[in-house]
Amino acid sequence: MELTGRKMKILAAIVDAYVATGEPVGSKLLALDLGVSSATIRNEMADLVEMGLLEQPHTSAGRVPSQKGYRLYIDRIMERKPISQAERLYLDGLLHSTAYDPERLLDNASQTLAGVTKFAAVSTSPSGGLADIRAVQFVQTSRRTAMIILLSSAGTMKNRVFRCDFDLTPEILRIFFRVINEKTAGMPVSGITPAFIQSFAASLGEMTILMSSALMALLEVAQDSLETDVCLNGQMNLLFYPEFERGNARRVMDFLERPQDLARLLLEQPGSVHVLVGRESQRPELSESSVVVARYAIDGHDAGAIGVIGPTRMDYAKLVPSVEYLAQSVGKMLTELMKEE
Amino acid sequence: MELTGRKMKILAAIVDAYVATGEPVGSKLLALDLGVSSATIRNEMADLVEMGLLEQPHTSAGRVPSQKGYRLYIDRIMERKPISQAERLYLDGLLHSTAYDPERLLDNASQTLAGVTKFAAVSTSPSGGLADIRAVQFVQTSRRTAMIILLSSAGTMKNRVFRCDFDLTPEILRIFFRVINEKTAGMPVSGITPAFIQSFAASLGEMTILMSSALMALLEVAQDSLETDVCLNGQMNLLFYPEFERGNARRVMDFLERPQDLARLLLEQPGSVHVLVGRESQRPELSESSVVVARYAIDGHDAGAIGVIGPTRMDYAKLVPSVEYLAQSVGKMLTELMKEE
DNA sequence: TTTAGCACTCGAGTGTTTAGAGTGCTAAAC
DNA sequence: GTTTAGCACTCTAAACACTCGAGTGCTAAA
Repeated sequence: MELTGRKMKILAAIVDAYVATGEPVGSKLLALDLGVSSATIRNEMADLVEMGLLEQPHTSAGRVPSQKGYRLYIDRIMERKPISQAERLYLDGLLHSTAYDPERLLDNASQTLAGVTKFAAVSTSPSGGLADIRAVQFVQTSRRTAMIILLSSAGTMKNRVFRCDFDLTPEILRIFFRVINEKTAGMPVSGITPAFIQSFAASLGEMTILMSSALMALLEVAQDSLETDVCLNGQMNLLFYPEFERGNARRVMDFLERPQDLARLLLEQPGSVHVLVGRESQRPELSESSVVVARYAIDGHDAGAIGVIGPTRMDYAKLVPSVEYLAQSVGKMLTELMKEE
Repeated sequence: MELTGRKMKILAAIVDAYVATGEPVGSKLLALDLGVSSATIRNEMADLVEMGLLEQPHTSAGRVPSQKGYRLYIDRIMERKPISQAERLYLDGLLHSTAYDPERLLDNASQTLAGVTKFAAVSTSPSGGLADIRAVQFVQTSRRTAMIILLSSAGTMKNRVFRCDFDLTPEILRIFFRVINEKTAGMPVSGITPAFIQSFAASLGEMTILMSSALMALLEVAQDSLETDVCLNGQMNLLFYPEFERGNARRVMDFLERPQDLARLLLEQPGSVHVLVGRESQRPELSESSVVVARYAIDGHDAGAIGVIGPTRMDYAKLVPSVEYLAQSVGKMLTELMKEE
C-alpha cells in the first residue's frame, strides 16, 4: 500500500495530538483539522493500521502511533522545531557556571537537560580510552594524606586521597611529582596497569617503600579515568508520566541505575543525533521508552554523548534540536578548555 | 485506661506481624502466639484502638499500628536487635575503601545504608559552620586554569577550577599559595565573605589583577565548604513498597530532591539516634514516612548525621542499631582522619 | 476475667447493565 | 474512483447488585 501525502498528514496529526494529550486520537478530531469527513479519515486510519504505523488499544478506541509509526514520523515527516534565541541563552547561561571543570560541566548539562525536558537525562564523560596522561599532581591534605590528581588529554580530571605511613613534606611530594611525571607524562592512561605499577615500583630501588601508596593511588586514579562516568539526573521526572504509573517505572529505573549499561547505550549510537524508539534500543527494560542521544566532540574528535530518556510519547520535533544544541554547547566548551592545553 | 503488660505484648505482636507482612493483623493470628482466645484479644484490641495506639482500616479488617502506636513501641516496647559481628565486618569493609576522603566516605555511607536497609538513605557532610581554614592549595590543571582546594578543620575538602587571563607558572601558583595562606590560614571559613575578599583584594596593590580570579575561586570554594552537602541514595528502593505504589511516592520524592530541607531535617534531630514516625517530622510530604537518624561526631564534637527514610512500616528494632552503628563507624573514621591534623 | 457463639459489617471479587465513544461497512453522492 | 452520510456494531468505563469470607463486637455462660 502506498503512503500518500494525506496519510502522512494524518499520521503527523495523530502523533502531534497524541503527544500533546496522551489520549488515543479519534477520527472526528482530525476531520476538523484536515477538512475532510471523519469517515474518510477512518478509511485512511484503517490503512495506516494495516501498514503497522498506527495501533488501536481496543476496537472502539481512537488510534495511537505504533513504534514504527513514530519511526516514520521522525525520519520523514516531522519538522524540527528549532530552539529559540532565548532558549539558547538560557541554556548557555546555566552551563556557563561550570565551564572550567569537565566533570561538573557534564553533570550540569544533564541536570539542565532534565530540567528543561522534564525527562530523565544522561551524560557521559569524555571517553578516556585513548587519552594520554597530561600530568599527575600531588597536594598535601593532612599530615599523612595527600591527593593525587590525574589530568588526561581527554580533559578528564580525577583525584583520590591516599595515606602514607610517614609524615609528608613538600619535598616528598615534589619527589612524587617528579618521579611519576618523568615516567608517565605522555603515556596512554590505559598503560597504567597493575603490571606497569609493579615494574615501576621495582625500578625505584630504595624509594619503593616511600612511593608505594602513591603508586597504588596512581593505579586507582588511572582506572577511574578510563571508566566512562555517567551522570544521571531527573529520574524522578518519569514518575509523572501516566506511562510509568504502575510498576512500569521500576523496570526503567532498574536500567537507569546501571551506569555501565547506560554508558554503552549512549555511546553505541551513531551520528550526531540519534533517536531510539522503544524496542529499537534492544533493551527490554526500555521497550516502552524512547531515547534521544546527541554526541559531543572535543576539538573535532568524538568524545561523549548526552541524551534524554522518557516514554515513547515525547515531542521528538522539539527534543531533537534541544539535545543536539546542548551537546554542541558542551563540546564547544570542552574544546575551548582543551585548546589552552 | 491502663496499658497493661498484655496490651503491650499485643501491640508488640501487631507491630511485628504488620511490619513483616504489610497486612492488617487479625485477632486469630495473635491468639495462637499469646495462648489466649481470639475473643480476649479482640477485647484488648478494642481498648488499644480507643487509646489511639491501633487503627482499623475498616470495620471488618484487622488492626494496624497507628503512628502513636509505633511511637510507644519504639519508646517502651521494642528490643533493639543488635547487629551481628558479621554485619559489622561487612559494613566496615564497604566503608573502608573510601576511608581517606570525607566526601566520598559519606556518599559511600549513605549508599551502603541504602543497600542494606532497602530504604532511601541520606548523609550530611561534616558541618562547616564553625570550621577554620586549615590550608588552601593550588594545582595547575592546564595552561591557564588551576584548581583551588580548601581544606577545613571540619575535614571537608572542596575544590574548584578557575581560569586566569594569563599563563600560569609554578611561580605564580606559589605566590597564590603564599599570599592566600598567610592571610587566611586559621581563620573561620565563614569569614570569607564578599566583603572580606574585596578588602583582601584592595590590600594587594599591584597584585590585585593577578590574583582576582583566584580570589573569586576562594570565595566560591569557601561558600561551598559552608554548605552542608547532602548525599541521597536508594530513592528508587521506595518504589518497591506498596505504601508508595500510587502517586504517594511523588510527594516523598519531591521532598528528597530538596537537599536543604533534607539537611535541616537530619540536623535538627537531637540525641545520638532519633526516630521520627510519620507526622512527627512536621513535614507534610513525610506524613506517611518514617525517618531514622543518627548523628556522628568527629573527635567528640557533633558533626553531621546519617539516616534512612521509608514507609512508617519499617523494622525499627533492626534499623535503629544499624543506623547508629554506621554513624559511629563514620565518626570514628573521620576522627581518625582528623587526628593526623 | 475469659471464652464460645453468633449476628453483623465491610471490602474484594464477580457478574450485569448502561452510556458513550469510536469504529467498519454500505450505499448514495460527487 | 473517491468521498461522505448513515447506521449497526464493538468495546470500555462506570454504576450497581450480589456473594463470600475475614474479622469484628456483643452477650451470656464458664
